[in-house]
Amino acid sequence: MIAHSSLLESVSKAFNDLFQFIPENIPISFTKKEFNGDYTITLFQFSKNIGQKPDEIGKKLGQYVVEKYPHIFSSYEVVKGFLNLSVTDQYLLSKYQAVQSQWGIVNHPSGKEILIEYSSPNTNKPLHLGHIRNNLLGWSMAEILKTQGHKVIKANLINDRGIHICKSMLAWKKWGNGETPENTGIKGDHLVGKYYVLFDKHFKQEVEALIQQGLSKEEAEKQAPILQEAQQLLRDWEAGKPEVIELWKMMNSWVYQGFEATYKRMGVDFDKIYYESQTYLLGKNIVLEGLEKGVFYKANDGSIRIDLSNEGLDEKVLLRSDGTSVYITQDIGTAVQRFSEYPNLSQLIYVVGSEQDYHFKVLFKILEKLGYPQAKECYHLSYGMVELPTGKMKSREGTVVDADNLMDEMYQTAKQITEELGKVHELPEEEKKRLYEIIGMGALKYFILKIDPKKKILFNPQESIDFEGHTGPFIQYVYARIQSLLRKAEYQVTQFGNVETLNIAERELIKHLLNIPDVYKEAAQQYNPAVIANDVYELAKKFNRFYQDHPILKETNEQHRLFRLHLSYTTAQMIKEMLQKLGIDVPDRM
RNA sequence: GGUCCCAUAGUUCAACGGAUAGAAUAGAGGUUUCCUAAACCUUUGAUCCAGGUUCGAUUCCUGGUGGGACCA
Repeated sequence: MIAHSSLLESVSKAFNDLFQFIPENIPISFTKKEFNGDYTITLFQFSKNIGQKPDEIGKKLGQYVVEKYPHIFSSYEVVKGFLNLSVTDQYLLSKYQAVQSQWGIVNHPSGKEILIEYSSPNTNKPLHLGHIRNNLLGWSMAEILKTQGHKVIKANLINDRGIHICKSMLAWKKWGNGETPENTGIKGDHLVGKYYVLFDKHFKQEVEALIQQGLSKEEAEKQAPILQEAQQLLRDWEAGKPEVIELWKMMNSWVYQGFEATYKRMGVDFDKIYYESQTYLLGKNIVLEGLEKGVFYKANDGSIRIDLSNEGLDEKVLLRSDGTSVYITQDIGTAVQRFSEYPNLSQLIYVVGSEQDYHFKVLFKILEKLGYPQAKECYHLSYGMVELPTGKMKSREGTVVDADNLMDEMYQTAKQITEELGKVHELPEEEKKRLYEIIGMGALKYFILKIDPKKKILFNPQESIDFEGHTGPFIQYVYARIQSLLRKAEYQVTQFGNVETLNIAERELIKHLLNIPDVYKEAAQQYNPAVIANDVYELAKKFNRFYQDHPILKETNEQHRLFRLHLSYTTAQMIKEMLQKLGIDVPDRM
């Protein structure tokens, strides 16, 4: 879809004048390269309304707009139900100049306020590749929504309490020998994760021993003493036992230090951090209120439930018979809390894996039944799992791709490739490090974000992430190359060459640039950063073709030289801006 | 038992119901006395199966097959 208003307006007017008919939306797209033209309108759907054959409609429309708007349209061609319109160089040039100030970003507020929750880690182990996907998607989506003028609140709900952290705590108490991040030099989240793994090792041994004694696997897993100890620790935590709370606070603080470093390196941030230890009791009252209102009911066993079988869902327990919460209880609670915390909030977005699809369907339905109008706007940004060739990643089995390690590897690969190419020898050491980081992270982030969120990602650690072709570094390279041009030309942005005509490569570039506002819009509407990732790649490719065939610095016509520099500059700016929406930085040289 | 998601070149990804299904990578071949060759150009190669809806289906519907997830 192309939103050049003057194009659509004139075509729409032509429809009205010729057929006394104004289409609700005109299906317009770029003309395929096999045909003559710039923009194509598909005519079939109008045939019925107008009562003429598509080709006749096309001919009349084409003739009309070319005659009436000669400054916009230079010619037309009708091919089997498609109207291909060619626009004038003058039109493209004037549009190109007109949008200089704001390429695609909506500057006026939309009035919409959105809270997007992502990351939401457990505090018992370090982040892995799956978390990277979550964080990048969440952060990127927030930036994309901002382009549409929405106010966005980035939120992180840290899962800081529960049996998982108690397991790490217990193992540390038993076998920790007072280890700390300081005295071991181990990053805090990794240290806590180490004890989580240790717990599991002992747990498995105990289970094995119990099975030898004749217990079933299920029974053995329930009765393993170490697990019962961990459960006792959780009860002590809930009772507020001071030494348990103290240990809990200490180990969580280690994890937070570790997370902070990882977040920083990934380039993600948050406006608001929630802790589950402060929210896990929320929701009970709301469920009880819902019971009074008759939205929920009490089952024979005393549990409180909702029956969603009319909605194609099942019965769902909201409060157990002993009055304790389940997962969804606190999700109801936190959602309601946010509605009152942000009275203007129109939408909640949850970035959570697709295994929770059902959970969120139920949650949103419950919120709706409780009468919260925001419920209809709630969205679960569901994404597929990151899998290894061997299958699912399992932290307890050590088959996870650790986030910190992976980022280190990306850095090393970037360093190696850059050194082999040997273009930046004379850069100071600090600059080189920064460059490797930009390239390595660019490759990683692009690799993840170019894929449709709902699809699962297969990550093969044996085949490293590419740096050539459809990759982040490819796009970064185009940016760096343009910066080199601009440096050599000592180019000032205020310089704009006056040209009358454009060649094909220039036209392609300008057409692409003019379409970027729609790309942002589409990415926002579809909740899909991959839309931007794929489009910025196309833009980079188009620049490369232009660059390959047409001299820029060496162009002898001064006005044309300046124009090409300006076009290069604009392309670089747009690459930078679009990559920024994906959290990818650009280097001035590489 | 029920629900949801996915299936496209050897591989990794694209394609508002639109024209001859695009890229990348891998394979074959070519481009550098010339603005950065992480580039550019040429070339081989794909819609899981069977029906249906219609001017037109990778896309929508029905039923299979295969993979994944969830609910009870």
